[in-house]
Amino acid sequence: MPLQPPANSALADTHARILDLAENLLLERGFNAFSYQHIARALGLKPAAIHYHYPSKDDLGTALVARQLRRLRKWRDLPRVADLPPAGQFEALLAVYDNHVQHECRVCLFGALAADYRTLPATMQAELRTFNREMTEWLAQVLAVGRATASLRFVGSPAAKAAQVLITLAGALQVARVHNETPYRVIIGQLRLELLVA
Amino acid sequence: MPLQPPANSALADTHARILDLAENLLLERGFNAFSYQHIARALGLKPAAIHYHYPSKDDLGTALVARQLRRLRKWRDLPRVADLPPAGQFEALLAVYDNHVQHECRVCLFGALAADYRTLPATMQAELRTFNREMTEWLAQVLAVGRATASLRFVGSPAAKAAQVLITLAGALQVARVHNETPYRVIIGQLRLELLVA
DNA sequence: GAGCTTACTTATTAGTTAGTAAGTAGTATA
DNA sequence: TATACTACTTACTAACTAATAAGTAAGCTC
Repeated sequence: MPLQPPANSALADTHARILDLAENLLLERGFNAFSYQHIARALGLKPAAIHYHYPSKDDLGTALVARQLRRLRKWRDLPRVADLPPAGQFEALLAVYDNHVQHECRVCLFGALAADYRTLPATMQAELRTFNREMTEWLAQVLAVGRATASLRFVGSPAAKAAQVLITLAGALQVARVHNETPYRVIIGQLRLELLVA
Repeated sequence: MPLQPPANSALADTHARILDLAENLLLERGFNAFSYQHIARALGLKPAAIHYHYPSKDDLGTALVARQLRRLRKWRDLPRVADLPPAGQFEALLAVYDNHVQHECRVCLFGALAADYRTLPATMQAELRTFNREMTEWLAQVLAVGRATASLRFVGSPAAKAAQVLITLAGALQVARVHNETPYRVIIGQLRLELLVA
């Protein structure tokens, strides 16, 4: 039930443990390739216990994307990020993806869900659209300021460039999974080369 | 059994019908979200009949990627494509992705399989790596010639740019599925703007 | 200490999954 | 006309799927 888990007690802890594990499974295997049994087994619980916390897989999936959206908003508004110059904000973004690669070549949330999109519950689809939209809007703003202050360079509109850069990052993680870290590094290098003013 | 289906009789036809339908399901729902039952139902057969042609889902999946790889090689060597100038070859590539978007916002093979990669049979994984490698090598060659003849422009190595462009295209199809055709058009426009010499 | 709540477990259901074995109608071959 | 092969179907298994209902041990509240 609680899409917004309570802050008190051990309940919050179990909620978080389930969510953490489900996120791991989602990013490593895809939404249709993990079950309540996988989660239960890994946490030393029975599948019914997971249903107690998240009645249906729809609920769990939606909570997963909703948490990621909350994280994005929090991260983007962090003084450590928000107060950075545009090139620094871009580097901070790259650091997030870097973290994914180093964590067993995890893909990002968008990259994990896009292929299975049509099989997802409507609430997850909506949440994912919002996630992608907010992320793109944020980066477009960063790029616009970066170009205005001559610290970033690109042709075309900030919105178009933001959309292009973001899916390039998502795709780079997918390539890293299929091959290895090398093509990811190559693609990130290409992005830096094109975008950053020398 | 026959990864390379026979050319004679109605067997080839059924093989092709199964493969066509499985490809459709794969590109629209993902590998872990379709079953032999889906295929059988759509073809008016029983699941066991699909097993007769492709004993296991591994066989079917591998045949699927192998066919796509054969198609890529055939397409790339077509006079209509091979004899084009680099900018024309790039446009021919875009036309392939355009076709995907217009076909109910299908993603490409790589985009469909990357997220579920770790759950795929080893033979599929290997075939997919080859597919992606050959595609990247082809585009790198196109880009190299294009820059040498001043019809395409970019910084960095052709190999890096090829990897970047290809995953941008794969990602653009994923975004089209999640939102709609518009962001896809925007991203393709951005690619053209950056790459084509005005 | 009676009653309620929390966080589970046990047991079960109905449906789906990949996969197999055995049988069969139709066709080709000799 | 016997034989064999092709392309299936029927019938089945074992495992897994999400989900539910009922029960329970521990803790909290009054």
